[in-house]
Amino acid sequence: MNDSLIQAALQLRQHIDQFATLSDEEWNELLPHLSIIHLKKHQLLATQGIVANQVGFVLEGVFRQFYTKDGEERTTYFFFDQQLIAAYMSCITARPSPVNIEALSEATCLVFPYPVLKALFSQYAGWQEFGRLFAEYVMVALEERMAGLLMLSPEERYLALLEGDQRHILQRVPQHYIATYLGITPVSMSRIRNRIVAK
Amino acid sequence: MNDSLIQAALQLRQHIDQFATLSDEEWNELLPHLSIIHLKKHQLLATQGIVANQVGFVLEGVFRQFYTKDGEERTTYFFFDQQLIAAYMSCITARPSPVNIEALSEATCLVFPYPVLKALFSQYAGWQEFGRLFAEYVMVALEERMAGLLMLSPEERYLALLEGDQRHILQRVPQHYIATYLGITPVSMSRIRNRIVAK
DNA sequence: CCAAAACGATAACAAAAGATAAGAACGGGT
DNA sequence: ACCCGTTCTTATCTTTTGTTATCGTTTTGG
Repeated sequence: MNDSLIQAALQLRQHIDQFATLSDEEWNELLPHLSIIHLKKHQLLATQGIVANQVGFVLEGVFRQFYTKDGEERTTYFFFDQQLIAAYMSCITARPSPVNIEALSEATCLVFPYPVLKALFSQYAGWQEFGRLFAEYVMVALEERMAGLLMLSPEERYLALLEGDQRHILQRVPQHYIATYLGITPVSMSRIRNRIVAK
Repeated sequence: MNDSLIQAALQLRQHIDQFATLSDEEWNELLPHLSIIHLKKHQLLATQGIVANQVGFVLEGVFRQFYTKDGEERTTYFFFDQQLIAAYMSCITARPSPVNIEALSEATCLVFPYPVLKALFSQYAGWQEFGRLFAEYVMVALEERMAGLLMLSPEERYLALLEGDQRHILQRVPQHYIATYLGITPVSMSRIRNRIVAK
């Protein structure tokens, strides 16, 4: 196990500790299953139609998760450094993933198989607790995302993005991806930007 | 503890068993905290702005969960018999609930305090597992709801409702509530219905 | 270093949804 | 049986978004 892997594993453990504190013994169960992968721009970490079985942790780079339908893409989420990333729904349900996860830049990830995590859930109290708290965290994020789509107009969603915690997305991601994230076309988003500066 | 409460508790246990199997000991920890409440039509089980601390299980009746903004309402979910129901996000985060939960008919619920459940999570492996699996279940439902809002046009969402697992909603809920569930106005939904029968 | 592709702004037109108001159908309660 | 409130439809008008196409500008890859 080389230096960069040890270093990366430490970052992952710190991230996981934000959800639940694991004993050294519990943590060490995951350690041997970790590996590092590099992705080129536009390479996929998870592919629509394929059952996902890999969980990643972004060490460097930007990712987007998106659906496709009739050749059109809709982005559901962006991921940045120090975030867990997976087609989690596919892992959980063991059904083919409805989403793709794509690197938007050169990227480096720590990865491990979901089946390993699932086994840890049932064997260790600390991991089980992490599993609950992580699912609850994702749940809250999804609820907020859904509420935004249901309650706000496209213009309000853009403004919310401008002023919210996620402001950094605008600096790091091309606008046409953001348009699909807001559920509108790039043309419409350009108009919205225009309306806003006019005010 | 009277007969109807015992009967209701049995139903709840069967429902919970669909997520994780609890030992009798684990189950008995919850039992003394259960009670039955009746709600009249339009009465609220959870109120916007108030921290929720109650989890319910619908014995009879129909509920909706909805946001309000500028006096307008948007329904996020409908609940029917034999479903767990709570402003779960508020329970988890201990922040004021962004949503209301309203009875759409005379209703009967089994209820218990969320803090009791939370304590069970950390004390019993079976409950902790239930906590994870339930959160994952909600997560999957939310992801599908979000994907619908992001990927489908209002007309497609209505058609998906017509043809999907949730078809029964249409029979049991007034249409103007369904319109807000689809993220459109009742007028617009009426037009969509009109377009569809014309085909 | 250059050609090709990607990106973003803008214009013109079509399609859809929101706002508002008016009216029909239905049900519950007195 | 009758009134009143709720629900749903329909019509009109306005606003917004989608669609398609064009045109600079920037970025990318060979």
